[in-house]
Amino acid sequence: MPRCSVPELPEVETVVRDLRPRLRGRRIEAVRAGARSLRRAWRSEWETHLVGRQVRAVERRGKWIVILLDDGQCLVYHLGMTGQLTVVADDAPEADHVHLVLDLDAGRRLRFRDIRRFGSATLFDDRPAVDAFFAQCKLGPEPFTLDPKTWHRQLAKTRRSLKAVLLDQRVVAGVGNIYADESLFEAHLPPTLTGRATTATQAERLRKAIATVLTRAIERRGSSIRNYVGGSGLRGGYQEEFRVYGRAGQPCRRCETPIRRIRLAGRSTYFCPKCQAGRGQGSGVRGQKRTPDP
DNA sequence: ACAGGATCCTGGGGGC
DNA sequence: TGCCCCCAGGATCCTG
Repeated sequence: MPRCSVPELPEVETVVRDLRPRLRGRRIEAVRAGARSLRRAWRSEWETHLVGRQVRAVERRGKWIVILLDDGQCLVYHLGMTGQLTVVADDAPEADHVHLVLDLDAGRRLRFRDIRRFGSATLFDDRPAVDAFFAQCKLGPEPFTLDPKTWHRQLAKTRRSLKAVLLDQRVVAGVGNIYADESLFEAHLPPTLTGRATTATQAERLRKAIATVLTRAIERRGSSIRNYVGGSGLRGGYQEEFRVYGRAGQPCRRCETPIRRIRLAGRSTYFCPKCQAGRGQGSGVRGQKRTPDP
């Protein structure tokens, strides 16, 4: 079993849904930033910009969390790999690895904790500045509104593996290592299949599979293995339903063939060599059937 | 241009 | 018991 789970779209969506009722209307009374650097540097002047502001809305874009304030400023978080963004009571016990605390009215605190500091918190002047930032990152469309034609075109022009494409936030925003593998299983496609070798039918199957898997995971409040907790501190339950992720050597839930683990696009990649053997041209796992697992 | 690899970071786990 | 090394993978930077 993998040791840590990472916030991908379903986990971030769960955090946002938890935070929304707890933050909306709350006023920021004080701000305290930790001394240790995050991925994007926190500027001390932002602390004075935040004091006195009221939270108007909490939104998600890909794996980013956007907190809109009453004067138009936007506080944008990324949870990186171990980030936790929770509302706690102001008498809650101190925690380690806390990098930013907003003291709120009504005896609450918004606490950003991140063990490995791959996450970030950034203040933007207004919504257009956030959109400009996302545009600069070339952040791709949300998976639920992924246009089929655009998606097919993106796949057709790349020699990269489907796994690598799914991890590329410029193509589709929000998918990470876990849900990339789960989506490929759902679509019955080999992770090694290249974009340009993917047929239109397969591409469409994958597009739908991504939405199916992410929706299912959101319903389960995401996956918790170790680090991840929702905005209320509750764990998710989707890890119980992983078809392939973290299941190397265990029988496929569909065909009982042992799940395989390979290294692809620099990441651990799990798949069923039988269910995801690929159909028609361009299978990236040719030869697998001739050399079945012992 | 494009694809893959190294890098940042910390804690947990296995091997010895 | 403790030390060392490996592993996890978000985005970003570098290299071939």
